Amino acid sequence: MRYEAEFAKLNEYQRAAVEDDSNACLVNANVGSGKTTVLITKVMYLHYKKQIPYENMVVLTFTNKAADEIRERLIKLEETVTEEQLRWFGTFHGVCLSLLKKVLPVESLGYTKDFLVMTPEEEVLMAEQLILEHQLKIKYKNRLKKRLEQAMAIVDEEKKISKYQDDIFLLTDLMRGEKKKQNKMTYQDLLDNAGFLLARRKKGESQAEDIFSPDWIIIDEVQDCDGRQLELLSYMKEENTSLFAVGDPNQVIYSWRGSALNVFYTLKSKYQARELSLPINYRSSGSILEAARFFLQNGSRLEGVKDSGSKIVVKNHYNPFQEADYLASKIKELHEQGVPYREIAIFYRLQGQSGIFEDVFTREEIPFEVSLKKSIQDIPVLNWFLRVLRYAANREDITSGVLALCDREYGVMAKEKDALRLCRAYARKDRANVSEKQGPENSKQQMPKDESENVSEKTEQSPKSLYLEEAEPKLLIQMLHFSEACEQGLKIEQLMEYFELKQYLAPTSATFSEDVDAVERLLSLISDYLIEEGQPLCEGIRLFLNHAALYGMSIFENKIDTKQDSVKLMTLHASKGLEFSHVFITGINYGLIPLQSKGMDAEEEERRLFFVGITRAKDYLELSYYTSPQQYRAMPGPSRFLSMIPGKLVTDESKQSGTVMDTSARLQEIKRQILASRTEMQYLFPEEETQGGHRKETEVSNTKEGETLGQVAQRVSHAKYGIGVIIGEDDDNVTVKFEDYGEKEFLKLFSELEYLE
DNA sequence: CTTGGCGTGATTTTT
DNA sequence: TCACGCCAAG
Repeated sequence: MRYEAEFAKLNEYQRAAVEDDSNACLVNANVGSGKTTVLITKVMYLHYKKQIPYENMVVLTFTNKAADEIRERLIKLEETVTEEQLRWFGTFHGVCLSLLKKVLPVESLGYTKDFLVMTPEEEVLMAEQLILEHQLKIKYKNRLKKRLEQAMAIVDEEKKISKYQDDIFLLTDLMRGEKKKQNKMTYQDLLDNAGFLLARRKKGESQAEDIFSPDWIIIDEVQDCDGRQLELLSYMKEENTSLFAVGDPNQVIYSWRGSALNVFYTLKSKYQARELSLPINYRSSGSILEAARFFLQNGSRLEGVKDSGSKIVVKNHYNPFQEADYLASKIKELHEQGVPYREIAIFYRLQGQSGIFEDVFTREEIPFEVSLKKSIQDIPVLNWFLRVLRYAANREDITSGVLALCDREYGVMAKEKDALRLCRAYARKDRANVSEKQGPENSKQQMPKDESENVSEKTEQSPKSLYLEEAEPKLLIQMLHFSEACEQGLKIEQLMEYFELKQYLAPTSATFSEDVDAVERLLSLISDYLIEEGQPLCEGIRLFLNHAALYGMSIFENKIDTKQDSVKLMTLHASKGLEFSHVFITGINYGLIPLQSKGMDAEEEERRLFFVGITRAKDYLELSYYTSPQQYRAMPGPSRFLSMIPGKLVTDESKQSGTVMDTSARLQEIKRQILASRTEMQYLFPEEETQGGHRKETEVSNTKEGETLGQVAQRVSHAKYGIGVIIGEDDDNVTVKFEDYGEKEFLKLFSELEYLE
């Protein structure tokens, strides 16, 4: 039997977790301890041994990647398992979406079953339109996203007082109404609304009981749960629902995004959960694990099974460019020794640090992939075309309608205000038609009173004139008539012609063929989706849009593919959950790793982040710091994190990598290369453009043999004050005595001091 | 409609 | 520190 075979592969700790039958169980799963395997075997245990149907299990993850992995592995183990049986397996958001679509009475909140999921960008755009329409006074519009997020979180009427004395809370109220009117939910709304309706059901205020009553709730990466998710959990879990949650408190690196601080403690006390742990790490070599132990927080156990392996290598590089150059040859060397590119990864603290590696690797012809957040939004045609589709599929979606019409490049109307009025008029007309059919009683009476309707009614001069279709843009008519056209049998293949897209894509523009190609690829993606789901066009597009909002569209978004044989470049954050045989962590300077942080909490998180980074390595780990970190707000020399690793685990190659003369000669060579390619110059030595390129030269010749950091008074250079010497230093400040200017105190965080060796 | 004096935040990012 | 937005003064 499948389950027995899987179970036999486990160690004693994993077995204990799988066969634990307590009502609530928390598994403290250390890095690389086979967390996902335990989770999947647990599901199989419940299914085969406890005869619990998959349909009665809710399995919650944070990322689609994790959810896919779980589903795929289950289906692979037993082919008869269907996606339908696994309907409650998914991300928190995905499961909430399914609940709202299939089980919960969204109508009671003022939504219909075909509601759509809004992307965060759409949310901001909707807010901007409301500001325009209602002439709201909102300060710091450039930070609107953040401000909205904060203001939306406040529900207490008394606390709704704007810090900047503007209309932000008027806006949040309008947003709430507008989202219902447009039949759209944000990511947050998915959780909130599902939670609200589950809570109401739990209190017995509503029916529809039997369809959703899970026997088990299983949570992956539980340490990343935020308050809302814990709340949702409490509404899902009934007396006889069991809870099994797996996570690692040492890998909390997203608390700045709101994950609840001590989820383990909270859950343990709330549900009297039994606590188990998985201490055995199968991934990393002995010395890597030994180093990692110094970054554990709460005395958790971490045991390895591999040999101690090679020592951790610490390197010092003069600057990022020199490092990129070194890494290129190091990677070539490894590759010649038979290490596949895909087993090599370079981690850094900030996104901006990847550029230099990209350039050098491109020139050295080393295949690589960078993990960057690229979305469909970065392709302007598709951004526009998706708005067209959104409005066509949902005429209430005025936000998308207006943006489709007023797009700078592909739109047909100039004034957002006019388009807004036009779309509103049609939405109102639609609603009037609906209530005529259903009788006025039935129309959305329960909706919270929103003033938007009244306001626009007043400003409306002659609404009747707006119904004259001939006077209106063709694109608008095409979008408005889309659902009728679908009913009359419009096919996806005809969409290009239906919308006369080639006309809007401006045949004269330079990007024309590229644009047409992108749209065609999107349409074929939708077409595949429609076939797979067996859905008709209009309904299918709605499903596709929701799917795309939650899953993204991988073919347009350059996500890292671990199967591709290429070197992976990513931030430490992005490295979570991955593993490589060779890992290089770069820029371990004070101010960068750990990043200059405010409080103790942030500092702890930086430590966990570094822990996550080093524990990605299976066999070989190399850590490096810069002498001249230049562009990043960082100090020269190694950070505290490096000295936390005991010397016996480390081969310190920082002093061995050539003599000072070698370095100097090397820099001359590098400099020649730089002068040969202007692009590099721009970000590596931006100041050289104005200063004639002599400064670097002086700096290099200033390097004296045998002089190490800290022993001799540190000389520094400042763009404004010239050359000086550090005369005082504490945790936050540096005092510098300049030759010409005198004494000046700087904040370490911000001073753009150039440290001379 | 420009100018300067303040205040504020700066990084990591899934859904 | 530096960039940027806000706002009041000109």
